Amino acid sequence: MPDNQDREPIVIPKPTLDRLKLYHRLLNEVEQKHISSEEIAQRIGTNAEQVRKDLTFLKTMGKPKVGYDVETLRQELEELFGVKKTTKVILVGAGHLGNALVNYPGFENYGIEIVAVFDKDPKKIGSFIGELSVLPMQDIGRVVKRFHVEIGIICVPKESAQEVAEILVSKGIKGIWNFAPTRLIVPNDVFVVDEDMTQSLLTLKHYLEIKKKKIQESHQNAEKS
Amino acid sequence: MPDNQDREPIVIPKPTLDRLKLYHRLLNEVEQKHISSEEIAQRIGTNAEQVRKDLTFLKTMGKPKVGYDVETLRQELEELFGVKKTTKVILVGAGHLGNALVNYPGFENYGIEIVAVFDKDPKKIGSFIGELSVLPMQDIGRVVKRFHVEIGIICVPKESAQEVAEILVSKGIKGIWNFAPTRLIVPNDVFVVDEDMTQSLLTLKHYLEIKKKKIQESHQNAEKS
DNA sequence: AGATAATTGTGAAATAAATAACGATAAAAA
DNA sequence: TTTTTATCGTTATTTATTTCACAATTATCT
Ligand SMILES: NC(=O)c1ccc[n+]([C@@H]2O[C@H](COP(=O)([O-])OP(=O)(O)OC[C@H]3O[C@@H](n4cnc5c(N)ncnc54)[C@H](O)[C@@H]3O)[C@@H](O)[C@H]2O)c1
Ligand SMILES: NC(=O)c1ccc[n+]([C@@H]2O[C@H](COP(=O)([O-])OP(=O)(O)OC[C@H]3O[C@@H](n4cnc5c(N)ncnc54)[C@H](O)[C@@H]3O)[C@@H](O)[C@H]2O)c1
Repeated sequence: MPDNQDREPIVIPKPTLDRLKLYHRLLNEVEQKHISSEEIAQRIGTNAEQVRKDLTFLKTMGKPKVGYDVETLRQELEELFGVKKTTKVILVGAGHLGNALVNYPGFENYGIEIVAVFDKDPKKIGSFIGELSVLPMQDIGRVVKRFHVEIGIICVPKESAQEVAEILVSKGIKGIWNFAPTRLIVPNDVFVVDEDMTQSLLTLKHYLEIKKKKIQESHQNAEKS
Repeated sequence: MPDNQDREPIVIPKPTLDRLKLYHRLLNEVEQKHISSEEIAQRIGTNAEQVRKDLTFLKTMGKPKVGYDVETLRQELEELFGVKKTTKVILVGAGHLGNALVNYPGFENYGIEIVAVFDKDPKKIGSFIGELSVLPMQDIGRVVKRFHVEIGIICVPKESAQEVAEILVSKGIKGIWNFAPTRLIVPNDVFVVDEDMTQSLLTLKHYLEIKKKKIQESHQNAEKS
């Protein structure tokens, strides 16, 4: 059995990956043929060195005096994120948020197709959200098999989220997009991305707190002098 | 003019702040009187050293052999994030997502009160979302003044987001919670928190890509041997 | 009361990430 | 052509964050 460990895993650092996503978004909006690290930096709010460093994780190279070819870079990022491959997804929880998500056309551009919506509430089952009729929970297994579903979106109250996660895992789902404000416990090979909006709310509140403190302080300083 | 620069800013590092938010969420769910760094770590998915290090940015101290007093710690975090102070908020964009947000009762626990909803679509103006009737854009100034609104939520399509941000800023808003997938350009003293769901979608897609690569690789390795 | 065990707080070491520095290169100007 | 200029890729340096290690402290056990 020969060299098995020299296969470098070329893992992209998390902060870099987050910025690469922003570059990707930017390149989709840009008209020009070339773009410099400086311009990318300006438009996403970082510095050119950072951009160049980040792009070393990619194959695409820039040209001195010209910059990066927008289309080439865009395509490499698309591949990195696999947005061209359509991934089938189911959503559990046909409530307010589930409704918004199912009706959102923007996910298509990212290769996400919601193929079914599930809920446990008998009153919701059979009703329509967009084109999709809400299905009962016991249909999950069938749909997952039939459509080779890879991802599940959890849009149920936090109290039910773990329970739903376990159902999804038991039916073979390997990626979960979790909107419930709770940490899901899942097997190692299942990947969870949390979208906890209340967490970013705390960022906003914290900022207001700091600001208030600063104002107080400057008042006190004014008094002292 | 005396020492003005020795006032240490005691800035909490961003990664720490992000974890503190998770600790806060956890402490709200916990029943027991005390909790150890080890238990916090387990339940949010990090290690005990990290937890203890993070908590050095707070005043609350633990007791050897006992852990941290849940209530004390919870309250200090509440204060750090100002969740006890109610902040008045307006929302612009009475669409699918706006609807979900206005109907979400969970924000109350974080001291956020949505006091008005605005839209530019004449067909939506006057209709109700929950208790709130949708108001025309020209009323923003009045409402902001009257209720001392500090934060604006942007729930309009990305094409309109910058325009709306500028209106909000011009009316005195100092914090923006932006759901549109675009970077807003605002004055320095205005704080923007982006909630770009399509970005976390990319995390999920990227994970699937990596996974697929790994599977391919292991197949190739199997062939070779 | 003294020994033992659990758990903290923190400084030191290791790792990761960001920034700076700069030689190399391609295009544009002279 | 040669020179100048903009911009890149990469290595070195600095800064930030995490992990490690361990003395100090408090509760529990004998
Ligand atoms: N609405 C928002 O703006 C918002 C904001 C932040 C976070 N969230 C989170 O998103 C999640 C959904 O929020 P929402 O406002 O859509 O809630 P909702 O109450 O409107 O909808 C929840 C839906 O889940 C279904 N459900 C409950 N338990 C279930 C189970 N065990 N199996 C299957 N279906 C089940 C309910 O029947 C209901 O249709 C919640 O966890 C919430 O905390 C929502
Ligand atoms: N719905 C989702 O699940 C979802 C998911 C990810 C991101 N988003 C983002 O959130 C934002 C809102 O999405 P949505 O699905 O609610 O869209 P939507 O089309 O349902 O609603 C948008 C609302 O904004 C109003 N509007 C448009 N331009 C305006 C302006 N200049 N001033 C005031 N109001 C204006 C429209 O009249 C409409 O009521 C978008 O930027 C979208 O990309 C939504």
